Amino acid sequence: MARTIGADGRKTAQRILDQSLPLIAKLGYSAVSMRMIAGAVGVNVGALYNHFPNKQQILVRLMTDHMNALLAGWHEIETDGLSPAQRIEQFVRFHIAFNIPRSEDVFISFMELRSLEPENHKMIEGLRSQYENIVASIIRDGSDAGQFNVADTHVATMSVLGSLVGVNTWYRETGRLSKSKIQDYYVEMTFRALGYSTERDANV
Amino acid sequence: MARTIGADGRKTAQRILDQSLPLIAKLGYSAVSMRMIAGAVGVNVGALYNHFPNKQQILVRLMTDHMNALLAGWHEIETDGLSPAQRIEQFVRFHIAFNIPRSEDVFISFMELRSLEPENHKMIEGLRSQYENIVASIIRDGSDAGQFNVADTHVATMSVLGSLVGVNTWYRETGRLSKSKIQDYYVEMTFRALGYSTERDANV
DNA sequence: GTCTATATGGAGATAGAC
DNA sequence: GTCTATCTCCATATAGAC
Repeated sequence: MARTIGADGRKTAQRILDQSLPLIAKLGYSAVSMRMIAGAVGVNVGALYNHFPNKQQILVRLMTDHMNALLAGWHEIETDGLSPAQRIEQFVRFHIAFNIPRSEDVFISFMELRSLEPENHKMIEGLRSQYENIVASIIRDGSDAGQFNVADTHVATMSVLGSLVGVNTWYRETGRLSKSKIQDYYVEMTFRALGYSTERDANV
Repeated sequence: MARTIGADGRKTAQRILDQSLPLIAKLGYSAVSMRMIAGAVGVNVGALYNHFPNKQQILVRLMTDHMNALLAGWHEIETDGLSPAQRIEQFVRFHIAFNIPRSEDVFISFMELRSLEPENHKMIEGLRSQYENIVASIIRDGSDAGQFNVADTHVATMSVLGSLVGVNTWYRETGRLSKSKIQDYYVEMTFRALGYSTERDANV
């Protein structure tokens, strides 16, 4: 079956999103013009407006798609019957595995919040806080069960998430450490930060 | 002594920086125009160019001033003769105390790296890595001395810094927790993450 | 040092032919 | 659905009067 000349397997709307992502991650939303996006996609500016009503909606789609995929990714993981310590370990491994190959999405979802109009901002903030709540409730459960020992659930949640979010700022594919080693180290440091003590393993 | 009408105690260049800071923090460098800055300062656009050769140099000054103040602030602290654990405690307290009242500078210095032209980017990166090295060398000293127990110095450095940097994203002046309580919690979690064990205090 | 006025270019968005 | 052409506005930066 011959392909129509000039057609791409994916739909144009998705190609627009795919091309916008690295541009916005690199230059910032304000610095990227509709002309640049059109050029990267290989269409003229006017064509973009057949797929998105305006520039803002491209950004909104990038951010919602990312946040929804993040939440859906976590919910695919089976955590029934796991202890809080096992759940936080799953979470740390999931977060690192999911975000490392998506550094541009992660960057945009954090940096470009300020470029959103108020109602869009509110919507994305809602998705973000759902993600925070995953961690908060694991920590709360662990504290209630006496498995964790933290002075303040909220501070502990923010500290754990902050250290994880930072991974994306320094991880390099070609770096010294494999993804799974990094996961191991972060699991251990998270356990320690939460006051979860087990002598399972002495060489860490 | 009467003040000249329309004059401000500070020099105009500094007023330009002071007004640019919140604008860029809120809207982003690309989204802030020279007209907006001029409006906030209370002069006409052309006047800005008597103090800065172009827009980029305003950003460069904001970022270098902040990074230099950060490094200078740390070096004012007397750490001679302190153990690695005491030094990391000083660092955690310093970082939180210094950055909380400067959330806009912190935000810009991280977010607007990509808005810098290559040579400026390199210069700011140099200042940033000096700051990272402070933490890295404390952790290395602590590991060498057997006071800390970390699997990987670099990962530990990035995790500690990541969790600290995150404080600025959630701290609110009017929040539930005082600055000194937050410092206490982070000191404790950092000690734990670094494997520094002391039973000085059981109620944390 | 600040002003007014302007040069020059690029932005987002739309209309209408194909 | 994509194109060309264009509207309107605002960007950075400069020139020259005061």
